[in-house]
Amino acid sequence: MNPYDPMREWIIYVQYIYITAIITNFADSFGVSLSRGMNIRVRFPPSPTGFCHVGTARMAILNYLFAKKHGGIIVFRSEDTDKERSTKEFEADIIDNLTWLGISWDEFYRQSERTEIYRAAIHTLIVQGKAYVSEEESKKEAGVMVKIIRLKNPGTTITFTDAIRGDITFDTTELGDFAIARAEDDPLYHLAVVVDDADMRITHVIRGEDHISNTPRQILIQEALGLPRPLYAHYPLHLAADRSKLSKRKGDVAVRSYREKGYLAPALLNYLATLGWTAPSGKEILSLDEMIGEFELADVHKNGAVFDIEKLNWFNRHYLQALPLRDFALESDKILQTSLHARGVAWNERIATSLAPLIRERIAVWEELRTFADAGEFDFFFAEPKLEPTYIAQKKVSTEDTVRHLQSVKKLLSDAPEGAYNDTENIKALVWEYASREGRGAVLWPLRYALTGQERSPDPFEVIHLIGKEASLRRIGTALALLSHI
RNA sequence: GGCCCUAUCGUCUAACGGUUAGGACACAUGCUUUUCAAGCAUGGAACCCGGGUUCGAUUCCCGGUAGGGUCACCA
Repeated sequence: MNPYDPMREWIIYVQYIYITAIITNFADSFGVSLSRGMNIRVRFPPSPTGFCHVGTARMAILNYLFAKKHGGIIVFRSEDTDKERSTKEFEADIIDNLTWLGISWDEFYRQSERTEIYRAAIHTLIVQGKAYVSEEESKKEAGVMVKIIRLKNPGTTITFTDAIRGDITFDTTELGDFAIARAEDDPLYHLAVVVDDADMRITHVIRGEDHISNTPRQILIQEALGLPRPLYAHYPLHLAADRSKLSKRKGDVAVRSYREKGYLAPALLNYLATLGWTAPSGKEILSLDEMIGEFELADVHKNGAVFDIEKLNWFNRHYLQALPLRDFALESDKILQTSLHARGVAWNERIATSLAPLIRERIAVWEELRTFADAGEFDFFFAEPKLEPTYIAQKKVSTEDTVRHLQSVKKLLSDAPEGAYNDTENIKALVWEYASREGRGAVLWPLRYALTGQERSPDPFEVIHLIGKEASLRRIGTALALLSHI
């Protein structure tokens, strides 16, 4: 008997492969059918007590990506049970700004319109002896007695699984009999959340880690009511530059203020999404569809990230560059016109529109264009610049040489036919040989300064191309006249 | 302070026991058609500390430290 039978080994190997394939297949189909039958439902539960915060936007984005990835339903739930602080204006701001970002939802509710559901739940708890009405002194007004409804806390140890962090365990005895309502028809946050999540058949609760310690309280209420437990996922909060909580004092927190400064919605969306999540592909610039395709809760980070405005600016520059030039020009014209008008500089539609490509490579955010324009940095395209005679010559170049260069360039330019001014490259060709021979800096600096009156500007050929032959020759002439007085 | 979470360049991160620790932003230098911007190239820059486990730890475990969260009649 041969102890080593190749045929037998081969059969064993084939059987092994076959069985592995069956198991893998089974697991796969099981997994797929599970997620199909799951019918995922998530929620956006902002409290309308302030303007749409970037944190609210992040919450919505993460929930949105997860839901869309799995073909789920999104519920917008306005958590306005705090009657004193909630307003319709804030609610409208949140809806408006999320929509602006490109986020949408399938169902909409307001907790203030659902008191009957909470009343029933609270009533049940009291009747079953799981909650009780407690008469105690008001914490808001000393000496005033109020009634408050508290949950009878069984004091169990609760462990829940977090999709981002794994198992988290709490001893709930220290929570005591916490308050769940001010009255049967006046629920407090935890009660309303638990009742709504169950009623709206929420399957996944994706929220900031500031809610981790709220979770055991909510599970306690769920258990008292006999409601199912959704799956939890707590993502990290983002921080200010000094790693403290991002607040109004540490920078802008309202989505609307980024919008007003001229950040583009896809840029803010992209930045906010990737601030707490990395796409498996490693891509940083992602469209909404690409993000949906790549999103997995497992890839959401565990540690808090600093909100970096520089990185946001980088994203925004990218999206600004990607804008169709026509759309860009429309907006830049608007900003330019407002600025010029405010300072009484004559408007020229043709110049403004051709200026758009030059502006586009100089700004990351619209706000920068406003700043530049208001500082008069683009005025020379529309009006004669004011020249400071001592700035005309390049450093270490004599006035005589500068005059000579400007006269030579002026002649080269005036000898050229109008047609040569149609293209920046042609204009460059007119003076390039001369400038190279005589020293580019010595020739081109005075030319550029004569045309712009600015120490910083686009190159002289671009400027000549825009303002045209006549204006260019006139400005060079002005500079020469000024130099003759030195 | 109790409880909970977290810990890689200045910042955002990759790594899933063995890598010259990778990328992006920012920064520095150089190049390109003077200036500025953009672009391109190059460069400096990190595993919080101490114990284990292991042939071997940035990676796993424990402790410390630090940061964050939360301890409402707000959400």
